[in-house]
Amino acid sequence: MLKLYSTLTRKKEEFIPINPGKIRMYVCGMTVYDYCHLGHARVLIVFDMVQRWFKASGFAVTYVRNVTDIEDNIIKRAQENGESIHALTERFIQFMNEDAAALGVQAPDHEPRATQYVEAMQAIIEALELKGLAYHASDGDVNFAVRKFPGYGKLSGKSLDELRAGERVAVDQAKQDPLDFVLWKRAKPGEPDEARWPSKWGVGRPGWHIECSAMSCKLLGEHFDIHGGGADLQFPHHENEIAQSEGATGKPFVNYWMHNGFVRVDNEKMSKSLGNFFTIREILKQFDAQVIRFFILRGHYRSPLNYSDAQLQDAKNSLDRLYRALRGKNAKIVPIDWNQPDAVVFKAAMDDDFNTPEAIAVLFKLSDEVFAGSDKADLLLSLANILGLLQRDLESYFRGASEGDDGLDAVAIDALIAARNAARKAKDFSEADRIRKQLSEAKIVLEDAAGGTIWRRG
RNA sequence: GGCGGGGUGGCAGAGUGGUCAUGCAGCGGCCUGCAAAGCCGUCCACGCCGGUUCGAUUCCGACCCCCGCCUCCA
Repeated sequence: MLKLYSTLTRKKEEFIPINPGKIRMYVCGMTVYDYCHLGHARVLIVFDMVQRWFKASGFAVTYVRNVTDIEDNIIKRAQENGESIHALTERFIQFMNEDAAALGVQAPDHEPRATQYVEAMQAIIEALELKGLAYHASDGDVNFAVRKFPGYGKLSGKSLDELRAGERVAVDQAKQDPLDFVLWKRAKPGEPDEARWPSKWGVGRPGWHIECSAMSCKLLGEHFDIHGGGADLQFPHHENEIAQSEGATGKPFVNYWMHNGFVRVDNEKMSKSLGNFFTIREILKQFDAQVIRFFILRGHYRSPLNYSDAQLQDAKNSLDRLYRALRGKNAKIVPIDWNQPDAVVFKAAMDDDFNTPEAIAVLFKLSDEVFAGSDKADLLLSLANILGLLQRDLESYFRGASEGDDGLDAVAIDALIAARNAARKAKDFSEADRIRKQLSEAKIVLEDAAGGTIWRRG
């Protein structure tokens, strides 16, 4: 029995799919005008892990992760760069996909872009208008009337009166209630043609929240199983999605809401606005993508995760052990016997709200046994594979992608190792140690294993 | 101010009413020409104060501290 924590009820619940054996899930993806940072990596990896586990558990999964390719910041950035919105978003979508692929994130079944669903958004807004939940304000925007939707606040646990919006935000006089949010934004002078669409409310563009209601509904239907995203999206974004979708259809929208915790830097949230972010690409210059994936999965998806160089190095040291266990084993990915005792523990951990730290502990137990000579290497690899770990071949993992950076390429290293082994054979240990020291200064670590000397970057 | 989530050994990080997380780092040893890797041992943690209990890190209450959301943000 798989249990997951629902943000809506604030407790772990047994997962019951709407259609037996099938799962439809939607995750709020990126707004594409900059490189992805480690916080984005976390959503990408966490929900990839979730969908992988559902698949491993025998479900047919339809996974949608959207791309927001029209939004205030995008328009602004394109204008600053003097390029088209399309050129900007295309570029960062490609970067995002490269980063995701490096991190072992499987491509979602659908990756809808907001600009391709403007008609569907308009249809929802019309339905809301018809039900009296939306109004065309005096300034030309179409807003959602938050007071008219009885369930508003049920996800975030906030009540409208508690929110006291006027306290922190300048009240927009055209809104009936300060918390009303925009569904359709009137076009403003100076905005490019790319950022406007005709509509019955005049030329304009969709608000951010309506994008996800439209894309999820179009691709997964009006009522689906799981909706995920970062914890910061809980309010107002997801609250507003519920209001829009349930308001328009009159049906329940999503059964389980899942939110992942933040990545922190110096105990503060990593975010674009604080400017304290590290991009995936930056980190990849120093660490293998598998290390990033391991770093994220070694903590529970809802817990905060503190980022630092030392943490990443610690994660690398730890992951190294798992990789080493596979050395010389020729392990293969095999179908898993879920009655096998280690697999039972692994499954119990994953079924308990995706407890990857416990699942990873099973991996370490298996690596102990593999070192001790058991034949569990295949199981180790196969279980790790479910988490998207141990994906690299040993050589590329240990030797790193940065060959040549320190002036030593594989050929030069092999030559030095050969020279050292010749010295060792001649019992000239001071020469052998000199060569090893030279390599170690270039951050190359040697291991004299039974089958010969192997090296790795330290 | 309102709402929500936390405080676990040197670090990271699970979990539990009473035997063990797990990993990294450190230290001692085995192994090794010496290392590395591996192995063995070691480092006996649960913010603070009360309460419930035969027994609490785990349950209850108070307190202190941290973080997030309430404004774009994964």
